[in-house]
Amino acid sequence: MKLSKSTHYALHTMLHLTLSHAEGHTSVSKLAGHQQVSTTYLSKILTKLVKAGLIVSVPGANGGYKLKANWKETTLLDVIQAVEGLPPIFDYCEDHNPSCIIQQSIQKAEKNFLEELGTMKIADLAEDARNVPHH
Amino acid sequence: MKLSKSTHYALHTMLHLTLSHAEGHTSVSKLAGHQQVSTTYLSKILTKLVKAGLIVSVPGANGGYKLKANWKETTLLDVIQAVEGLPPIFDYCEDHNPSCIIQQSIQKAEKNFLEELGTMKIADLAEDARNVPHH
DNA sequence: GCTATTATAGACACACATTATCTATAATAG
DNA sequence: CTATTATAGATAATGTGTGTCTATAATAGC
Ligand code: SF4
Ligand code: SF4
Repeated sequence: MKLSKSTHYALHTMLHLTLSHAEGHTSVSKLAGHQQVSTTYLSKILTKLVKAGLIVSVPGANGGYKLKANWKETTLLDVIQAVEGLPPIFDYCEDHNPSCIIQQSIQKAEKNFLEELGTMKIADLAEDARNVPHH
Repeated sequence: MKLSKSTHYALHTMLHLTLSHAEGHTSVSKLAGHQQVSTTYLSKILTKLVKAGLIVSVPGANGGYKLKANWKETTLLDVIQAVEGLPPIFDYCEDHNPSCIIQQSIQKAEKNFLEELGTMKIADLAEDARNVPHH
């Protein structure tokens, strides 16, 4: 039950894009330079964020990535689900009792977990990060 | 970010052991009979529950598994952590900033998630399951 | 138009954890 | 002593995540 390494790359990138939002587009090579990840691999991850509508991409010279219009609304949940997809934590009971109490209980806890992540906005986190020594 | 199939086997088994607790020990072959899993593989999973102190095993004829003494206190969290271990959902920042706001936020949400699972007792779930058609 | 730059997509390989089987051993009841 | 049952080790199969390489498409600047 762990978040993938790709999600870490995505979150780190979102933080950088938010902190440098005023400077326009940023190329994947610059974004990858801040992390130990190849440009092509990070690009695949960022394409997921594009398709989820969290960031915008522009190909060609001086192109790159930038945040979407109302970027201040993007939450941790948005980024995590864009990368990880939407499968529930516990889903091994398809052909079994759908009213199973175990299933219901775990999904209830998961729902609260996701809702809490949905209240945490990247913009707020970035604002906090601006005030502490960072790498 | 999914719970393993093994955890499902473990939870299902705990439900059965709780519902048939008055009948003494139950062999792994009977427990496996209720699910699509081999006896040797389920045995490995149940050994984790034994080492975590959630159930008790007795080898030899008429042996098997039964719940521990104060079995009414066992929660979903106990079972999940016994099988899955204790690694945090998000732990890719060992050699980075330990005060990272992303890390802190996700771990805070995870903490609440685990605490909620820690309030859900298997005994209560079994009591509910007793009153509905089950397989 | 031409060229350099940059994102995107597909094929492919690699590493790793999960799942599962088989076999051997230890312990217990009768 | 024998049948039964849990435990442990070795090993294989499977699937997913991670990563690389190459080719293609789109854009800016000249
Ligand atoms: S009882 Fe619940 S957890 Fe067990 S197999 Fe049925 S649906 Fe799944
Ligand atoms: S900023 Fe936070 S999430 Fe990103 S690498 Fe550092 S510790 Fe990890």
